[in-house]
Amino acid sequence: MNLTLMDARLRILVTAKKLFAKQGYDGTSVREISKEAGTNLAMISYYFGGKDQIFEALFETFMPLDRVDKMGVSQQDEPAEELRLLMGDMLEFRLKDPEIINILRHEMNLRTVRYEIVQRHILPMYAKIQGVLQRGRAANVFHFESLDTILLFVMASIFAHSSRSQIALIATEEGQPTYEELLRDLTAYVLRGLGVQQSSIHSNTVPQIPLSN
Amino acid sequence: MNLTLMDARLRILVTAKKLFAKQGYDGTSVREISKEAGTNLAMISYYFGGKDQIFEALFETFMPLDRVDKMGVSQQDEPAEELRLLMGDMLEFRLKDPEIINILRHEMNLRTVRYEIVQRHILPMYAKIQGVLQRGRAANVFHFESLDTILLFVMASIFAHSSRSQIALIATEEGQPTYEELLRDLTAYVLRGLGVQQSSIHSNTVPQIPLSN
DNA sequence: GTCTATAGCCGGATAGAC
DNA sequence: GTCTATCCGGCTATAGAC
Repeated sequence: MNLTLMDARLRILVTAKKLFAKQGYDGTSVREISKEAGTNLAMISYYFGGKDQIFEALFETFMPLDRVDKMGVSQQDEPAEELRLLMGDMLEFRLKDPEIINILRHEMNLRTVRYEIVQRHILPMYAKIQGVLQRGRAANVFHFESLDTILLFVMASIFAHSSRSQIALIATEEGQPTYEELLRDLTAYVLRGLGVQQSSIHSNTVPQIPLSN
Repeated sequence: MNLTLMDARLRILVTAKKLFAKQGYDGTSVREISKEAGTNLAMISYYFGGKDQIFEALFETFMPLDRVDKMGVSQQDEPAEELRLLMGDMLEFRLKDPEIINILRHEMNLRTVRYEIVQRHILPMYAKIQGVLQRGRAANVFHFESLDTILLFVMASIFAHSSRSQIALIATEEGQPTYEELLRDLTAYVLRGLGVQQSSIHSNTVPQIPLSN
């Protein structure tokens, strides 16, 4: 993203997203944001009113609620395929904007005044996955005991991967996996984790993982 | 934990752990810590030297490195059983002290000066799980494509559950699951996710999850 | 060991000139 | 829309009395 092509307001937003993701909200000062965005400190009051309102604008801009609504929408209702589509959309979103997901995860761990904003944008995703899990269990395709627990497992798996750089010291593979590789591995892990029979764990887009390798 | 029974130094540590977990390091001031710990502000310099040294002492006190070394130690080397033991130990640690795990997860998302401390205490856990995954794949018990990716999935699953309160609004079950319930669900999800054959997914301590329910 | 008082800095925010 | 200058409160840290 080329900051110089944006207007001041957007430059502030993009810079804030980057810094909040790296240092957290409290670890980032408005001075730092304005400096790195190449604008004046006073521009933050002018455009947003205050630091907290940058935070709100971040989510409205980069994670609008109707974006989540569109995830996983399809005609068919085979649970495994529905979940695969949903995970594909969420994974794509995460890879396209890892910073906003980082901020989300970060703030979800805390109990701060920003929590309400974060929940408003993340709960719809949880609810979507929850719905599929419920339907899949009713259809005897998914098998698990506690819906709440399995929901947390699945969401954690989907959002796990932003953390890649954290295992850099013990990593065994070079470079970053592609979207296709990630989706293939995620799908195999989650669907098998849900007890889906092997024969269902494949589709046109995702190559099947052979049981013995 | 009854603060009044502890000496000042320990009261500061316990309070700092609680506040860092809830508000993050940058969102917590030493004033707040000392006040809530019932000590004087100057005690922090006296006992620790500074805020950053509280953070270090936290991990040395509540998550000593030899604690991690002892996790999952057993005579037997059947990978699925070894992984189950390791997950049991990590889950137990997490349930006994959710705050320290919260701080860990929190700081792992950031790139701050505290990162090095955090890595020193968390990487050994990753390495342990990585070792089992590797052995399990070599023994043709676990099945996955990328070791690095599956490691992140498994770790995310193990540490997923501190987030329980975050889905309170859409939760379908009341109360918190017990250790036994969690371990049962975690084991079933992870081992199946790794492609372990159903017949292996049970043990004396963990009831088998029937495929159809 | 515990306290008060204070140094010195950095935070968010804004008034007001241009 | 953009900037400088400044307010003021909270921050970490410590000197020094007891």
